[in-house]
Amino acid sequence: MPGRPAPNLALVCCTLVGGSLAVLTEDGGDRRQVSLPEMTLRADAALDDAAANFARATLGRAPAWIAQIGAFNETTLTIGYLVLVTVGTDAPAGHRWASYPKQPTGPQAPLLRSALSALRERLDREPVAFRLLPATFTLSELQALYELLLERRLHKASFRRTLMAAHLVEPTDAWRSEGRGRPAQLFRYAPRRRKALPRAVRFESLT
Amino acid sequence: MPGRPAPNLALVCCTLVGGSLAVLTEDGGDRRQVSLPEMTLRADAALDDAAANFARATLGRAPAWIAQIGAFNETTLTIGYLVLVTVGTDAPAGHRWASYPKQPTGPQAPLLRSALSALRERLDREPVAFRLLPATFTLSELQALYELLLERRLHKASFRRTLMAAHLVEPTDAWRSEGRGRPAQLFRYAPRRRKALPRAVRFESLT
DNA sequence: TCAAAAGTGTTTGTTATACACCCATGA
DNA sequence: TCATGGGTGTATAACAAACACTTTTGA
Repeated sequence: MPGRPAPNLALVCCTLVGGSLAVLTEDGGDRRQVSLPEMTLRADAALDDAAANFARATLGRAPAWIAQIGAFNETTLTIGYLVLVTVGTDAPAGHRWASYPKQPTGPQAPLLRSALSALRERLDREPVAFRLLPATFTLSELQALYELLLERRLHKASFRRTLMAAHLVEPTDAWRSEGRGRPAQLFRYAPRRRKALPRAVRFESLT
Repeated sequence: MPGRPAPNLALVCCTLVGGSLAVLTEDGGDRRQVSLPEMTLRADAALDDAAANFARATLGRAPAWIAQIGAFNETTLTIGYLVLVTVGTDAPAGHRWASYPKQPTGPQAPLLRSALSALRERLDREPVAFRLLPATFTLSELQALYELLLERRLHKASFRRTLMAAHLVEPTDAWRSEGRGRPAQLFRYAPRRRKALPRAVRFESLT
């Protein structure tokens, strides 16, 4: 007699392609719909280890970041993980980078919605932006990424001042010339411990 | 031959007892360790529905709030839910309110840690404080709850001004006299839709 | 030498904090 | 009438936004 269906593990692997958010999709099937990499969870497996191993096996290299986003109802119980991949990484064989769907459809739609909101909510708590970017990057690239994830324009001078005050990045001695215009200095992610000063209470986002 | 062990569903039910955070614990066993209500998840069950039903059955009434906090490794795969219970609700038969452990021990320790951090992280995104309080409350009670959850003192005048500017509460015509001192006006949670004004980018919490 | 993008100093407006004070009640 | 906790107005400080500007490159 058939046993209980085993829980699944699904990966929402995100990166940037051409200035837009992309998600790793398995080849084959309906090209208009995202098909996330999934695996069956072994009964005795440690969740986070299994997810990290599956992500490494799928991508062919260790991901830049991985975090659980929750449990979902699919045809079987599915634990979803958000995986961040450094920009410029090629899609592994049998996969491709699909543009992240604005309004996902299909059984994996809740997973895709949760992953994107988790990405946005963690933006000011975890260094997700710095995991998506390569080791060195320009401040304009960083700002463009924040604007993409926050879905709103940011003011250049304010963005830089706030960033510098947070002591999160340090300049390298390299510059990059990007076509016309003045070359941009490259920075690296180098957070400095500092006393976590108390934030004001925010009621704004409350409904 | 034995089948795969079924996934579990665990509830972290929180309320306030005597000005401190408390968690619902099953009677029996080690009184120095929290024992969360757990149930076996049916193969075809919808997660959120199953959790809501289990919470209602356990508490004897519908909870004020419920939200998934993630999947965990226990002896079996366990999906954890954070459940908020209005202050003053008695513990159901076979259970008691235990003071929320500062440093949880035992197999459910990761669940307890995640539930508390979820509660704190959602404080400025979801109306968790208003779910813990009864329908009407004084602003001092609300501020004390925020201070408890944020673990720091807040300035009275600032707290009220920010709260009023957010149009989250409205005064009732009832007042409560609490021993000596001027009676406090009672308020109710009555959020008014307003244009979500863009928050500044925050790098502070980033490591 | 012009367009384009990087980078910076100054001003302005908003908002949280701090302080001081008044109000209403029980003892 | 005094101590206690509720409630509020005003000043100060911190900071994000906006504006204006300089710098440096490719075409």
